[in-house]
Parts: sequence; C-alpha cells; structure tokens
Amino acid sequence: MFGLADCNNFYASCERVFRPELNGRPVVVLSNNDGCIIARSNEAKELGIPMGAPVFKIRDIIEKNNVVVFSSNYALYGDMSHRVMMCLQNFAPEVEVYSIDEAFLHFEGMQLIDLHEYAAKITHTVKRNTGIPLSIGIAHTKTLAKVANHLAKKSKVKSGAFIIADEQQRIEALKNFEIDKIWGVGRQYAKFLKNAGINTALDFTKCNRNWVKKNLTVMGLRMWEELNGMPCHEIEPVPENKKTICTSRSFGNMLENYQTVEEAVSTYAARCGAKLRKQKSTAGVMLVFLHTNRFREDLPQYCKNIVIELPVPTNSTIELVKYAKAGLKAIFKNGFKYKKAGIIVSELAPQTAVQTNLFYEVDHQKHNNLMLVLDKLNNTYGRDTVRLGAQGYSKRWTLRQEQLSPCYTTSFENIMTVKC
DNA sequence: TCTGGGGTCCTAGGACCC
DNA sequence: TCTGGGGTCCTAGGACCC
Repeated sequence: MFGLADCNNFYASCERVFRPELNGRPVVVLSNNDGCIIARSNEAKELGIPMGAPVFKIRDIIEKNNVVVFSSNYALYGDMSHRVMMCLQNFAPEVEVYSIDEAFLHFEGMQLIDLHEYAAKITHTVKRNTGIPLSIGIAHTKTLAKVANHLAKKSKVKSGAFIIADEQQRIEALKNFEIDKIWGVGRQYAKFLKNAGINTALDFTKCNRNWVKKNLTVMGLRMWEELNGMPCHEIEPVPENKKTICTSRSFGNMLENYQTVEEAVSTYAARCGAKLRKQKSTAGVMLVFLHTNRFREDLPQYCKNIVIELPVPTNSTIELVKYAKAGLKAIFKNGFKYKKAGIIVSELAPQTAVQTNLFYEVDHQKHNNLMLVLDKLNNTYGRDTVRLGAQGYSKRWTLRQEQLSPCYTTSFENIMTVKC
C-alpha cells in the first residue's frame, strides 16, 4: 500500500505554530513581493478567498474580516517541512519527499493489522512533534492514495485519514470524485474530458484504454491504470538530481537602471551556482531573461532572453556571474521599466566528469577550492555573507515582504531568545 | 500602487543519416 | 500517373505538478 501524507494549509499552519493565538482565525500567506494568495487557513477558505488571487483585489475581504496576512517565509517553511519529513521516516521503510508539504509512504513488507489505527497514529504523532496538522490517504497506487488524501481532507474526520483498501471502496471513492481533482488532470484535460461526457474519476476508469492513450498520451494511460488499481508509479526514496535549475524573481519595484538589474542578475547567477554545487553538478548552458511588467499595458513592453553556451561546463559562481553579466549586457535596452529577470542553467553534468578545453585559461581547481570555502561560510553564517562585488550592496531590487514573520527555527538570534 | 517561483515529461515535426 | 524504408537527434510547444 501507498500512503500520501499532505500537510493541511501548510504555510498558514507553519505561521500558526508560533502564533497559537491565531488558531480559529482566518490566516493567509502571500507569494513573493506580497503579490498573490498562496496559502489559506480553513477560516480564510470559508470566507471565499480564492487560491492565487492578487491580494489587492481582495483587500476589502481581508479588512472586513480581520484576516491575518503573512509574507512568505521560506526559511521557516523549509525547516518545518524537514521536521515533518523526519517524523514521517519513522512510519514506513520507504518515504519519498514529493514536495515541501507532501510525502509518499510505501508500506512495503509491513503487516498492517489496522490501517485506520496506524494512519491515525501517524497524523497524531506529526501534530504532536511538529505542531503541523496532516491528512493521509492510503491505497494500492499513488494516484488512488492522492484521491484518498483528498477525501480525508474533505470528510474532515478527526484522524485525518482515508483508506481505499478494496474494490468496493475504490468504486465508492471514485464515483463522486470530480475529474479535475485527479492527479494528472489539469485545466486542459479536464475541459477535454468533460466535453467528452466524462465527469467523474469512475467515468474515466471505464473509458477505452486505447482512446485514453490516443487522447491523453501515455501519461493519461498511467493515470487510467493507477485509478483502476494497477500501480505504474514506483516510490522514489532518493531524489534525482535536477536537469535544469532556475533562479528568478520579480523585483520589489520596477527597475530602469542597468547597474541595479545587473546586481540582481549577478545574485541569481550566484544562487544558481550554489544550487549546482549542492547537487555536485556543472552547467553547460545558461539562459538569461529579462522582461517588463506585462500587467502594465500602459507602459512599453520588452521581453528578451539569450542562450549562452559555456566554453567549459562550470559551477563556479565567478564564472557564472561573468557570463550572466555578458548575457544581460546583450539583451538590456534602456528606456524600459523592468519587473523580472532570471537565470536558467541546463545541460547539467556531474562535476567529476567535466570535459575541459585546451584553450581555456580558467584555473578550475582554484575556483573549486574558493567555492568550497564560500559555501561553508554562507551555510554557517547565512546566505550572501560572502559574495561577489557584482552582486552589490544596494538591495534596491529585493523583494517586498511587509508582513514577514521571524525565522523562529533557523535564525540564530531567535533561537537564543527562545532559549532564554 | 499592488499580479510567484520553481520543476517534469511527452509529442510532433524537421533535419539529418544510411 | 508514378516517387522506399528504415533510423536518430533536436527543438518547440503543450501538458502537467507543487
């Protein structure tokens, strides 16, 4: 059996762990730059606040109902996520961390006498140890476990668990399960399937196999098989290395000045370097992009990217920043108000297998040694403690985060305060 | 005034090979 | 009027996930 453990309203719940007086009150968490709603407590959902809504469009709901608003605090959520995942490791031989707030558990080889009891024990323990409420769905395939998890959340049973163990339960669960809630059915497929008269998960499982493959590709076919109880997706306890890495941000304010954009882009390149080194990869190709604010139809628009082939694959921040700056120089045009820029690195390869270039003069060993020290310092004392001059000091481009909570669990000062 | 930031996989079609 | 039969690799675009 597979279990899917999914934290309830994760970001909002993280904030509440350290502000227990907010229990029972509507809480929302915003995206970067305090732009959109990306997490809601149950009370906020009941007020009809939609997921993804730009916050300025629902300002009146927020004020009228005294909704508590937080900027996103990924240092906090990342650390809380880690605690939840560590706790889940104790309950199954194989655990796959699927996202910041979700994990698949594979109960392979376990003699589970009473699944309900065991699932309830998991949710209870995670809540007790971390403060985070959890729902868990258990079934014979990952896709069915996803369905079960949805039903666990919907039914609001105290244990937070829902189990699809036999054929009758499977049919019962799928009978009223809306097609667009299935894992793997997005907006386009939902529209297509509804047009074809397929409205529930059960309808879908009764479709002709070839028809499914023809119209929804092999992805759809796997979905169909999994919903019919035949596992296609295995558990992946060890995460694969990334094949592309992207660092991009919208700026807190629109930027016109070249120097300022260059500082931002250099910082994104440095961040890509750190991510590459973390998974022991080098990048062979870099893409730099830049664009104006597409929502401001009253302003002139500009959107451009450039692809740079690196002469020798690298993960050195010094080199990556150099190429990022060159790329930016090639695409930057004066006279526009820029809103967002980013770096995407690809053609990733293991850093142990770099094909060098006879005519390239960079001393890679020297760079590697330097990066090792740089990472060590920044991991210990905080991001960008040591950085390239190109990344700047002005911070005129940084995020807007007006409702940021303290990093309760990761900031040195906070931890000391709590202990005292 | 204010609109997020990451990723993956699959397919069709074109260019090229023999 | 008639125009072979295999392949591979690459890319853009479209779908999906959190």
